[in-house]
Amino acid sequence: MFADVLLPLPLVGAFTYGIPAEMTSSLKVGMRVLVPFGKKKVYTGIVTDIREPFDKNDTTRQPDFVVKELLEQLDTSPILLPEQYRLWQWIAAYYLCSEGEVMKAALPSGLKLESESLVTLQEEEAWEDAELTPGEQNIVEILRTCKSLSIAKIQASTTLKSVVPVLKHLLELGVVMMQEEVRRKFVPKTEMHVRLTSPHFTVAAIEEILRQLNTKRTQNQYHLLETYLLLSSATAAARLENEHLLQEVSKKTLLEKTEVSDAVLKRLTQKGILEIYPYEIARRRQEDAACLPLHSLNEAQQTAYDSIKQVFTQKDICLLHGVTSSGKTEIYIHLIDEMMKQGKQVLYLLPEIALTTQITERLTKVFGNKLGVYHSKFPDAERVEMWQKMLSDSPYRVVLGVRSSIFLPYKDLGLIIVDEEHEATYKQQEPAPRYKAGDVALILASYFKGKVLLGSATPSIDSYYHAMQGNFGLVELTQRYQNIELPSIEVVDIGDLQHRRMMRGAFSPTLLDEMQQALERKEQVILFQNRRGFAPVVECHTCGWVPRCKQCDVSLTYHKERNVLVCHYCGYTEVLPQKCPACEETDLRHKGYGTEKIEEEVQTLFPGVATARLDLDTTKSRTAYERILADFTARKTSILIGTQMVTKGLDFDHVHVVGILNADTIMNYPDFRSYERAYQMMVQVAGRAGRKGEQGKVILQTKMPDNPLIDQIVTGDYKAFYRAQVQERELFHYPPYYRLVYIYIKHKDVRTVDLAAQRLAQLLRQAFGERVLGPDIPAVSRIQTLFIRKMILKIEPGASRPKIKEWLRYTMSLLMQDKQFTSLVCYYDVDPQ
DNA sequence: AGCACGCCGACT
DNA sequence: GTCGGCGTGCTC
Repeated sequence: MFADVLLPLPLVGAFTYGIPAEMTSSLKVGMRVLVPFGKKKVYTGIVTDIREPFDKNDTTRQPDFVVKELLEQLDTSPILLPEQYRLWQWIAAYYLCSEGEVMKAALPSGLKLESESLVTLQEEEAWEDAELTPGEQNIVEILRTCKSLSIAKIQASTTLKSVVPVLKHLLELGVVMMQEEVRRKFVPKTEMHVRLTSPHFTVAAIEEILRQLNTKRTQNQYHLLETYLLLSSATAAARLENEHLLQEVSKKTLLEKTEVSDAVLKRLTQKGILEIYPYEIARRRQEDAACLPLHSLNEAQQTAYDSIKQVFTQKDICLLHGVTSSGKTEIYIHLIDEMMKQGKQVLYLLPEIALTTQITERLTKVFGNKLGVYHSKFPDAERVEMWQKMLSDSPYRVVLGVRSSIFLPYKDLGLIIVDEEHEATYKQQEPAPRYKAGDVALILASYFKGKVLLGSATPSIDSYYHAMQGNFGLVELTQRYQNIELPSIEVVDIGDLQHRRMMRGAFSPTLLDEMQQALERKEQVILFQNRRGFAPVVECHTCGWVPRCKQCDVSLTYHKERNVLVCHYCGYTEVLPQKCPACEETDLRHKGYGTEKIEEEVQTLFPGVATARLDLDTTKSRTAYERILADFTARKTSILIGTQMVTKGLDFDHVHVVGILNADTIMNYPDFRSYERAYQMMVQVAGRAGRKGEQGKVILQTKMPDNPLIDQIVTGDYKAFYRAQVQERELFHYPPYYRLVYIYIKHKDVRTVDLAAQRLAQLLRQAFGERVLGPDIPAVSRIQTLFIRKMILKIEPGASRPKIKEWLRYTMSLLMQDKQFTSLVCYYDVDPQ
């Protein structure tokens, strides 16, 4: 028999290996195996099929390669369930990547063993007369201190440029030996536990032992055994002949309870009554705390809850549109509880940054040890344990997790909640698979005939569109929890103020005034500055005009090297005009203000006031993020300056003023989704202002006060915003009407990429005609030494996906036939964010 | 992805 | 004349 093995590599298809005799009966599909690959590598693969070699009667179908044998079977039961593998296949097909890449993303690295070359010194006698160069001597010295070292470690401890050729020579001389070794990264944490040498001791036998121990000399032993029996309920188990009644007893607790030295326990083990054994424990201990009862829902929440359940009788997917602070989480908790009563599992997805201790604690209180939390910042060993727990007989019933938790081995998923459904972080950008967790969730749920609930205060245009089309059910929750008023939003025209020279840096007098007042009242302030406006935008300093693409209606991006304006969608290019076409002034400037600069200005404007910055730079670690928030909550800091991070579902009690420093940088992001993102961000950040019994204040600074989007934000009119957006999307053929695939090509030579891009665009147009846009230079036009070009494929509704995939593959192969393009790298981004 | 093989320029 | 650069192709 032969096994098809999937490897965590960006290669299409599985590899076939022979199954050694000792594995034939035990090896199953879904188990991990160790396989030799290439000349020296050893990888962890997953068995996807066990089958007859090839058609014996058909000589044309014999393998044209030498089949190697599996090295080792790593599991005794499958770690990949059929539904999970089916999902991998779907992702690979839909997002145009290899199944191996999906495997790489799905499995925690502790489950993916990889070999490493270890260098060991040979016996000295074998090479004493070899003449060594100083560099070689150096390596020998290093190896004398440690028996064996990886190549990487040797490289790190020398000053040599490349250690590999030196090692190669040493190998030839017989000085060193090299071998491939597989590290077992994951070592389960254990604790010493105590048990009877045989669980089948009869009650009578136990009583007999106790009687013998009941002497003055052995009273400590008697006491210890008695305590053990009590803790483990061993006598009860023996009486009922039921091993499952046995409770685990740790050595530590037993000795603590008994208050005797471990010599006593040792004596009992020597007598062959008790034994000590290592017991695997989960690193993250779940509180066994009694689960608290659910909070009852208020009227609005109850209505929403009932509506969702009503929707689920007819539809599998429901969108919950609930304003900020409307208490969506409690509704989720009630739905989860309901599902659990039906014996089904629930996955609760949250975007990375929103998965805070606040929400974890709330859910732990209700679901106790039935809840598992899966976060990418957890140590890998914990993620491996989580995986194994999900495979066990008692898997977590509720998983609270980030994007990648869709890959866990669920057995019966009844409901997936995608909270903050509109969040861009649900989409994986780099590396492949570039999947969108929300969309994958819909597929995953369908395998279990489960339901999906999408929740957001600012739903994505795509989801709302599906709700409008009737594909999803829609439930709206318009009332804020505890009737907290929505903040009042004041729009400040900073273009006009700049004209009149009334701005102080990035601050309008209105904002400064509100900040001053808030600080005097000992309240806190949040300042929002989206630093993501990385791509330089050109703007007329006089009238605020920003160049936009006539075709795509996105702002054009300035490329310094060529002094041109480029549309990142269709590739439209124009020379930077000398004067503003709107007002004829010549003061065209590049715009860019980061959080760092804002903080600096705040410190000069408000000397002595404690500030904190919350952005990607200041929150490299999970603890840093939580510390900054904790300090702000404890009011150690008064002004919090941040990027979109401050918009994520956090409620502070003392924030009265929120300042949006420049709405335009958000709105002018060169992307068809810029207005959607701007609306979401600003509505979310505005929601941070205000508290019980008091209306918050938001100062929104912009140069486009008349832009309809501003009005939609001020009035919170989601429907108006939605109507305007879909109209535009339909007109310009963007999602949700058309689906997009970005095609990227990379090469180290600029001329070659440009030529290849031209050629590819031409070939694509032969197949797809007007659906192809580009080629175009992406915002990040170069990664390390590789130049990148981008093309867009717009796919109309109803087009056959497999057919398009086929065509793409064919077109690529056609291009690759040209010798000069052989080292061209191509990758796809399906449904880009 | 990694790794080996193989073909052309800067050194002994 | 050799060492070493990285371009090309393969991995069951």
